[in-house]
Amino acid sequence: MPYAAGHRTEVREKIVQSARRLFNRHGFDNVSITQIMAGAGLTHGGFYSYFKSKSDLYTEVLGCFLTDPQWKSRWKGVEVDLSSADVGPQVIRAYLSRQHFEDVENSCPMAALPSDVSRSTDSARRAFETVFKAMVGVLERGRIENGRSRHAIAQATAALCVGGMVVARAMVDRALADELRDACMAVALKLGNWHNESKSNNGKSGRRSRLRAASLP
Amino acid sequence: MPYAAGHRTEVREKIVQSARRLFNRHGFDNVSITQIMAGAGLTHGGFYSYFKSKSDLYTEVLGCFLTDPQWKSRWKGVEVDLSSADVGPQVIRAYLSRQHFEDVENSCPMAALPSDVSRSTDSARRAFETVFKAMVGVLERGRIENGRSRHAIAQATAALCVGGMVVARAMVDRALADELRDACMAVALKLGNWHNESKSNNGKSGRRSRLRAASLP
DNA sequence: TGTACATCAGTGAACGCGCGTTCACTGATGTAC
DNA sequence: TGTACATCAGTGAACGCGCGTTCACTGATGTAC
Repeated sequence: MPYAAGHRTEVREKIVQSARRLFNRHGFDNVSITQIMAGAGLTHGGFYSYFKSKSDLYTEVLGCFLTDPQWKSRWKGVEVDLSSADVGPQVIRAYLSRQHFEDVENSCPMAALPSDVSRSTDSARRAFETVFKAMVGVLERGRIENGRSRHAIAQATAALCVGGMVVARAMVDRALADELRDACMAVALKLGNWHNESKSNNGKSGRRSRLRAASLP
Repeated sequence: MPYAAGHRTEVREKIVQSARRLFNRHGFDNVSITQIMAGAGLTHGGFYSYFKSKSDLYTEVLGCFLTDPQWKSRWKGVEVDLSSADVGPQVIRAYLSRQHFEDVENSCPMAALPSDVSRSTDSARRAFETVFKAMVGVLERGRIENGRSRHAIAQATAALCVGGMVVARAMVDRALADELRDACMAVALKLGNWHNESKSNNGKSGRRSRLRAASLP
């Protein structure tokens, strides 16, 4: 057996990570297999001994956002403790943070690739759906007070986070994008009915708190 | 002067409309100039006498969602009266309606092409931004009660509508997509603090009202 | 009304290019002796 | 420790294809007489 036992797995993972970064940045169609393999330090020829097709790799990349054990420090300076009681607000702040906004390479695929996925294969869309369900699940934790609307509110909160980031990333005006992230963050935090909002202050905290004292229906 | 005066303008408009439908359905990169021209009943060669480049056409397509005088019946069975006092709830219901969900061809570009635009040229992103601002403007109308947070709430509501539709379209599970639209609609309507919610009942109205009686923070 | 004509809207062959995918091969590797 | 070897990870030429763009041309059009 030439080559060590874990060699194949390691190289495969390198390819997936290279693809993840490139897809997030340029979308599915604008990334070539040559680029993906170059990002992993290889040439294009070997690709098909690791994956059945480019589209297969795409599905795997969408899923790996969840399996990666990077939640604690996914975006530099923004930490999320999944076991904490206030995961909800932590996730909202992390998701709509300036760090996530800027770090497109390591972005959540829902924020970076939504319209690509909606035109893609069923398996890619299934992977997207799984990521969304996971996010809703996290936003529901430790919150029972709202009864049957709890789930609906968690879903809407997730959609608000994703939508806010997607729209912000599509804008030219950076200040407007910041304003939008702040507005979404404030509303999302209010929606969840969480109380200790002042705990962690990542990103630009000044503007964000504009809504705190204002009346929300 | 061979060919009637308005000929050129008419043909140009046909190309733009063909492109709009095709871009909405397949994205920017998956649509060829040959396809666009075929959709307008022409062959590819004539394209460059109408537009400087494919990318130029893209920018124009993004903008035409606003200039089209189709607001009243943009999606079949869903009407929006821009001069009405309750434009806000009307727009929310129309945007998150099943009709808009299904009619990808005539979709709002923000719902159909957000990740494509975020990787595109500045002028395309500027056009996207204009559409977003217009939507926020409509959602702000006739609402002064919330003071300085009024604008922020309108922005978040728009992001919620866009995000809900984008995420719903990326899912495989149709029932889950419906559930998400309903959840977003209910929350968006509550956010705006509008009262006469029962006015128009487009789409599946049964589920939507689940949140009505529930407590929202 | 009929014909000759200038205009220019629309055509389609051609360009260079990069794509996804295949495959015969090369050469780096760990093992056996 | 040193060498011969079988394995198979990785290479790169080649394939057919469709792309965006250009351009010399064709032929439909409204006008002038």
